[in-house]
Amino acid sequence: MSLIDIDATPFLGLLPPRVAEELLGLSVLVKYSNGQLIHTRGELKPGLSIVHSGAAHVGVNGIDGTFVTAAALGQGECFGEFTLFTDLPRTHDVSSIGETQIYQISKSKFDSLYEREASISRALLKTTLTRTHILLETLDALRRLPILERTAKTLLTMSYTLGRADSLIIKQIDLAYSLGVTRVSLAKALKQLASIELIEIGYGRINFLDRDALARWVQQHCGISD
Amino acid sequence: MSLIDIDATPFLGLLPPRVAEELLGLSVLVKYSNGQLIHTRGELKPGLSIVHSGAAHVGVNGIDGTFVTAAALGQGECFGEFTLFTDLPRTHDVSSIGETQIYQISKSKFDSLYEREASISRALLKTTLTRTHILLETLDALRRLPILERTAKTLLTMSYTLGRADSLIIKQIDLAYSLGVTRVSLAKALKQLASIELIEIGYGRINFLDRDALARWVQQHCGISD
DNA sequence: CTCAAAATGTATAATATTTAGCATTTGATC
DNA sequence: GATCAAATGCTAAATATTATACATTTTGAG
Repeated sequence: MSLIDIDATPFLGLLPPRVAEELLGLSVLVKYSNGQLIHTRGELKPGLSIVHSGAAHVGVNGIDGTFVTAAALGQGECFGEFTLFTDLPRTHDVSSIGETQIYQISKSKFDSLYEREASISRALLKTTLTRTHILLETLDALRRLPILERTAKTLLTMSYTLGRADSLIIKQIDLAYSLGVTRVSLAKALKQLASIELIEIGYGRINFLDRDALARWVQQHCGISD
Repeated sequence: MSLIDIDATPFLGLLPPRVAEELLGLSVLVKYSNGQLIHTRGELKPGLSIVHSGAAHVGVNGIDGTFVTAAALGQGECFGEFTLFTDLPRTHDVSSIGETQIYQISKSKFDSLYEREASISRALLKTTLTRTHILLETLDALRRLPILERTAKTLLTMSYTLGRADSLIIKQIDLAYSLGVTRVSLAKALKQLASIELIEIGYGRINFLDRDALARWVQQHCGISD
């Protein structure tokens, strides 16, 4: 954790301002109210999406009403890039959390710019590779860490991809599914994190009280060796 | 699983033949005997590596002798791409499995070709995004599936990234760490998979008896809803 | 071929986690 | 501000998993 420190700059911030502007010029800004479906698993139409405001939850809706969150994305983060390069349907459901605005860019418009501007592929690769790295860390946490540590680390990771937001809007049951534990076990872990004042448990939300302290706690308790 | 079917073509196979040739022309072919360290976590020198023959295990060596495998890579698969775009040290240890030859390409040589040939960024993005997808599936398996199913799915995934190899060279204890369970639990799962003749348990290896049957079994038992 | 080291096989007690149930709190709506 | 659905809080029995221990098998070195 101390050895390799991840840059949390979202995709949009990695582009040179001129290119970012040009890319957004090709987009349509779409508004969503709280909890609306932005994309559905299986959908075929390819395109890139970028969060303008609000937040998006990426995950998979189970038939039984469960929702397993894979990531919570804040301002400047992108999603849908998988559809641009693979000719495959969407792998995840994406929903808006709160009032949310998303830039939607069709594959054809994206492609025209991609050919001209090498900075786009570099930014996208950096974003994707960073996410791969985060996923590997998450995977590692899931394998190695007890529930308490796993919970803390997941909360920290989500807080990063959400940008500067100071609370995570999520139900305990959904968070529990995302962590691969039951609600009972998660509640126990959350209570413990709340008791040392790293977080505050709300109704349908988790408030981050002190992100730096949380980061330190995670580093101390979840490190590998370095 | 049936909805979204992943293309297992390795990185090298995604490049137009001319570009692949040119890229390998910039590389140095390095030989490794069984179990040699190819890269170490924390190493700073950036560069791309491509498996020419043999196989490479990517993971993290614990101080206590444990090794958590993140992936097993066969012919044509690449690794180290993270170092090309992030200016960060390597996040994983990579070891050779059996007699292995690796094409090593320095960052500077890679960059010169990257600028000229857009097909490289496309291939790399496709590879990386596919891996992200595989990681998300693995993550999902780890959260949702019981040990037996998780074991089968992981074995199948590894068999894909290994190419046409018909056995996975790995100790049960390492595989157990990779699955986040104890050796005892893994042994139980392996025994069950062996009893229905999907695999064969060897000494320091798992043999794939019928990859298609394994794929069908995984699809039947590990699917989401589609 | 023999032997030692390494890896797998297996049993049992201890522990962590889940399941299932009901109680309590919260927030939105009328 | 009363009411109801949704979400969280909590408990105890049932279950899965781990830790620990030791036996057995396999491989490779001499």
